[in-house]
Amino acid sequence: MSAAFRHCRHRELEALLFSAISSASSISQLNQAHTLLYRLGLHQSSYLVAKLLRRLVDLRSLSNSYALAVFSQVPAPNSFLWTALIRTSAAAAAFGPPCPHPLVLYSLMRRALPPPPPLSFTFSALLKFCSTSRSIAMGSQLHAQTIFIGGFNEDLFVQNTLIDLYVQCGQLDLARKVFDEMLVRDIISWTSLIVAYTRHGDMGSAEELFGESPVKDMVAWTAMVTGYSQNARPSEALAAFEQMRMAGVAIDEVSLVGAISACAQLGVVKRAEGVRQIVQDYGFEKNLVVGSALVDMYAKCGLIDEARRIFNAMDNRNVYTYSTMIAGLASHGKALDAIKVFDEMTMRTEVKPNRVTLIGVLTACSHAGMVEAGRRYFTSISEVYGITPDADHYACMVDLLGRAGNAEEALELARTMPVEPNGGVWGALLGACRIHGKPHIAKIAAEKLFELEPDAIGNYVLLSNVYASAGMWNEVSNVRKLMRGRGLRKNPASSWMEARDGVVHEFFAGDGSHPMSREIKAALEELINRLKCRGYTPILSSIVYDVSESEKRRLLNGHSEKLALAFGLLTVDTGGTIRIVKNIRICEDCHLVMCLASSSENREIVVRDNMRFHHFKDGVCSCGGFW
DNA sequence: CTAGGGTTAG
Repeated sequence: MSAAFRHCRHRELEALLFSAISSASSISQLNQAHTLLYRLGLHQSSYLVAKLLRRLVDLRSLSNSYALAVFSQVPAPNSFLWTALIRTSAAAAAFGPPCPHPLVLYSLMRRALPPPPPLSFTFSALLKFCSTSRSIAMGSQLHAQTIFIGGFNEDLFVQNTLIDLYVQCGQLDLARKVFDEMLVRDIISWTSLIVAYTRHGDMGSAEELFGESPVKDMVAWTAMVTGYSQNARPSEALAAFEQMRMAGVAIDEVSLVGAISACAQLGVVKRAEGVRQIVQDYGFEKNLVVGSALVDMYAKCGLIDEARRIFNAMDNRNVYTYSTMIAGLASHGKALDAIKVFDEMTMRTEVKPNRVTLIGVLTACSHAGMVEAGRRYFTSISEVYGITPDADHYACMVDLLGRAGNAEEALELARTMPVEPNGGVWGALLGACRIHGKPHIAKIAAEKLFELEPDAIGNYVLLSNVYASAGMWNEVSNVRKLMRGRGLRKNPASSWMEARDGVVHEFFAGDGSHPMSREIKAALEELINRLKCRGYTPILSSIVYDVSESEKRRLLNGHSEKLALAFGLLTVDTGGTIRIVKNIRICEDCHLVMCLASSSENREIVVRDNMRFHHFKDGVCSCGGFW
């Protein structure tokens, strides 16, 4: 009787401690639970100690010595506990060489325990270790072993982990082979492979698999939304998100993040507001990742003040949140605000800046022409924050110096920097030459770029623009020949904006296919005439073809952002801001027209080009000439 | 136990 009672009490205690361990949210709480375990004499229970170890992994507080100490107090660890120990060791591999090695533990386990066949999740843990440590050799050996273990070819855990192993090691064809040979597949098998394809940029294969997959759950749908978004196909991401909702699939924070990021890429406000509404309906705006994504979305939609409000309202902010806010402010030319946020982060919070944060700070300085501040922050990267500046940081410095008119020093930096310059460095230099017209330096930068990025069309265009601005038409035609010889064609420049009903209208240069094309052209012509009365002279050097002046004028007035502007003047409510997004950099003439139009038409105009934002108001642009 | 997340550059 009393034994039965004690047994019952024991089971209750065990359950109690189990939940105490599960709910421990910090390593110190876990320690308390462990002390309790010890006092109650339950520290010898494989069941509880295994749970303790698993929780250790969940909390990412991976101390192998602690794990071993806990483990060694159990006199007769069962296979579950052994597996938990192996998992702890395998998880530690994400942060450094695990000690003891999971495979060593595995062989110890095989020696310590009587020889029933290994558990599938023990084997999965080993495979997972190979996957996180990208050990393809070890992994394929284990794979070979699984073939000889009865039942493993039908075991979903083992097979799915094998797919993951090959995916992580970049062996997509091997992952596919495992998938194709599986006797039973579940949604995880399908989704693993779909995600692998999206991460390799192969949306075609992802779509195909997704179509064939018999079950599509929230995670699978999310994988597609995120896949489109990350492969720069934001419209399709939003379409998939819409379909997902139509299919009645539940939505969570993760699915929304893909849609939010798609809105950020499109940069259109009404679409963004729609997704924001969904976020609020579900009550997800306090989520750290959702909040950070929203900050980015509003910044990229031109509503930097709204981005700031969301940022301010967040309870938790991490390095992503801060980096996003800083980069957003930088792209709007609000360098002082960006620096304030950075200072607040470094001086008042525990959040440590990373390389991306500092790129944001440097671009803030660059877009505001703050050369000396930029130099100080550059020095602080290594001296204060302990980060070794990489090529991207140097690219920011080259940009900062070059943009501010010091192309010679920028070239010197590119030549003497201690890390190998990448395309960004030479591209920044070439960009500086575009602004300040230094054909001889442009030539140096472009030659490097043609080696590093032979297919990047923009570099050829930039170089020919520099030559054209300097009237060096021979060189212009040489560059064009080079482009043709390499089979490169300019991808069309376009601008887009949302109409009142939220429909996105896209305009191409000289394009007359828009249904309102005639009205747009007429409105534009009238606008240009009004501006001419106010002293506007077209900047013909913005046209990089060697054609007659009248042809240059015609081409200038066909620029897609001017068409979008005229469309905006026709359709956006009086007093409403005209918001235009552009896929390449705005040209000097269009920039001037926007400036003048903002005052003559009494309109705020916001243009996002591929570099940054321009807020035109009362005849001036927020970029202050730095673009 | 195994699948989906946010930041950067010319």
